[in-house]
Amino acid sequence: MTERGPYAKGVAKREEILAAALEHFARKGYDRASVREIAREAGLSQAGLLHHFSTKEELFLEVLRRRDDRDGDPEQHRHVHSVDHLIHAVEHNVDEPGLVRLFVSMSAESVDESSPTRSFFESRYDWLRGELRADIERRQKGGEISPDLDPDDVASLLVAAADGLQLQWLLQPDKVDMPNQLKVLWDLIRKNA
Amino acid sequence: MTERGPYAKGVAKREEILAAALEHFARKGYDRASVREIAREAGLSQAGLLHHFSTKEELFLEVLRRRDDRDGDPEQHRHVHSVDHLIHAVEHNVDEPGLVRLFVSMSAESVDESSPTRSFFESRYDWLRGELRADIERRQKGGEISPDLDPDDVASLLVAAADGLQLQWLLQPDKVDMPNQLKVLWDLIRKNA
DNA sequence: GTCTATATTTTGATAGAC
DNA sequence: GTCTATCAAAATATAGAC
Repeated sequence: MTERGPYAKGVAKREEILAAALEHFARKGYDRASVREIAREAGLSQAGLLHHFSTKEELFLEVLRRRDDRDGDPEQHRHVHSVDHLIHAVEHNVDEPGLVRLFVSMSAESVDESSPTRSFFESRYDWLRGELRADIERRQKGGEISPDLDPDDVASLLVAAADGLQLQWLLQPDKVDMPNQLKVLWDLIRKNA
Repeated sequence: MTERGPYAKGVAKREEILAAALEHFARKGYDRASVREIAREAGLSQAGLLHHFSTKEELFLEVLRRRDDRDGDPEQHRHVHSVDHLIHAVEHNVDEPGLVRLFVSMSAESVDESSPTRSFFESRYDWLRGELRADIERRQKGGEISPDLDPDDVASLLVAAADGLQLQWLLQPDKVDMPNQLKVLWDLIRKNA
């Protein structure tokens, strides 16, 4: 139940570092964020931080994994997803602009082929689209959604809308209502003959 | 008709620099792209480049303006836009992954409040949503689209979908058909009772 | 585990010759 | 208009003491 004595301190510090890193990466993006600054905010030196995470990239990837875990199972991040979960996540995101910024910045940077996060996002989108497609197919069998719609198209569209709304919302929070507009899309999908 | 003699060379070099800069900013993002590299690819020294564009930011903003001009009027970029234009632009983007990457990277970086491009993208989204909303309203009066839909919501959704699809397409070109999926959304909007 | 000190690299920008 | 040379300021990462 309790962590073994000698490691308790190290684990706590790790968490402190990750919290500071999340905030910094979210606010500045990967490049502009500096390990020094993160260390300072976590209350230790740069070298001290690099004892826990030996490179900036390693730290960054750990932060990314944590962000993902927020929405679900911390173990495998393979919990069942659905449109309801997506909408719920977007509603939750309104209260976490830092996380949204992290996600938007990092997904954009991942399009570079040499990006350390490219494969992370590729598999994330595979997983997300797959889960949504399964949910759509389920609802098509139940008669909630027209069988004329391609489940893959719908899944991509839902993910795209969520992503795109995040971007507009970050730039102009007053002009975009993310959850509401995603629901408008969802209504269009369900009401379609 | 022809440029004045003494300036012809300078203008040509400027274009060469801008072309190299576009590619670099698109591939690496603003931070990772270095003026040195861009200069080298344009066939001159860093100092030589900075004679034409005295700061990195100035160079960058000029590249951004050019990208925008591709889709329309090079003068004011205030040509009338519409859903048809949006779909057409997306179809065109399939052949220009470099431009798409530039746009995705830069719009994401612009969410940082200190970003030199923040205001650029804010006004760009204002303009784009405004044009689309006007188009939607026009079509609602013509009976093509249900009057029950909020034109602002629809405009935001269309822009969001286009942006989000770009991201997925850059990561996995084989798994996403941008123009087709945008048309699916457009059909949903029009067919909705 | 954490520190100080430092090596190394890279960056944006400037000065001044040609 | 373009160059070489250089500055000053970051950054990541490492070495070694404690």
